[in-house]
Amino acid sequence: MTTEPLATNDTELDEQITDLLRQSDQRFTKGRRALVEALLAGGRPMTIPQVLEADSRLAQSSVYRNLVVLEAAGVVTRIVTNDDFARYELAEHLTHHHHHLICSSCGDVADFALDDQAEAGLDKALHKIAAATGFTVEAHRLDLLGVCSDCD
Amino acid sequence: MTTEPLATNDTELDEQITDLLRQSDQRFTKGRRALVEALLAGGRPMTIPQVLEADSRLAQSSVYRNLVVLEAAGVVTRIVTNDDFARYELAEHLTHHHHHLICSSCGDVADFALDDQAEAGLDKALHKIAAATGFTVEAHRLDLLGVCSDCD
DNA sequence: TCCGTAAATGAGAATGACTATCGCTTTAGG
DNA sequence: CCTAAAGCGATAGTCATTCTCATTTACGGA
Repeated sequence: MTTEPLATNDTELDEQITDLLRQSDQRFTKGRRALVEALLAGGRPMTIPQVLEADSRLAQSSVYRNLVVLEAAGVVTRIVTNDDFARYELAEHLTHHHHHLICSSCGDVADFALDDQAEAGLDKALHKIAAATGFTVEAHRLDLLGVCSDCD
Repeated sequence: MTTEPLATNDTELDEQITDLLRQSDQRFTKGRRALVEALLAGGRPMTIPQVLEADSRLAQSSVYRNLVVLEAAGVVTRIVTNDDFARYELAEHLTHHHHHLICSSCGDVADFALDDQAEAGLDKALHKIAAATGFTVEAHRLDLLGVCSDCD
């Protein structure tokens, strides 16, 4: 495991994550760095088995534990579909706002983004809802459910 | 957030469910009827423990098994949040299209609906996405994430 | 640079939501 | 009323995830 930044041109991301972790009194350790790299390289929400396969140096128990830490710090987001495994990806504020295409057959997840106009319209409608409920709204989540090309 | 059942009286609903089950070679038995009634009475997505508490005559193993059957028949929908329990509610086509307010603290779920215009705009945007992907889109799911008044 | 202390790690055990099993009970339908 | 198939429910099993704890690592002061 290396102590170097995540990627030569990603020092900024590295610093952001270090910062987020520090705010939770946590360190950006080698293991956590390797974990984040695996998620970055994956480019899509990944299950723990997928992470372990992507980087065999990682211990299962540490991955589980560190994903909890990273989620609490706001570095990663946990995605639950209908299959047996939770999936993780970098948090939106470290990447960009997007949504998910979820395959109801195999549980696999891919990302997609709405065009700005649709996103703005959605946001406006949701703010109206928010105002009418006792909920303190933090975020919205929009998923498309269907069958991926592999399963079709 | 209470959403009255659509223009379906109970007899009609009963027949619809009987029909859906028959299409899966299943019967609408007493236990399944009691289960559906509990979900109806709850008026919101319920966990298995909540169902069992609502009707103590129900056996845990039967509730688990019957929810699988009812979901396969399209009578109920399974909702997964971040807490430890799956939740179930009557399928949308037996009630009406709606979305969920999910409390990120306790995992509780309430229903809400978007106004027609916002829903239509969303639908239009999603169809554009669908056309551009290999996914066969079956449905969409929109959740608001936040903190409910109880947890605030 | 060298310590002392506290945090992090990782292998394995424990937890608990959910599923499978299987003998008993109920129901449909002749 | 019979009978065969479907449903039931108590309990055992499964497996993703969490917990435990002895060992290792790393920050910060001297």
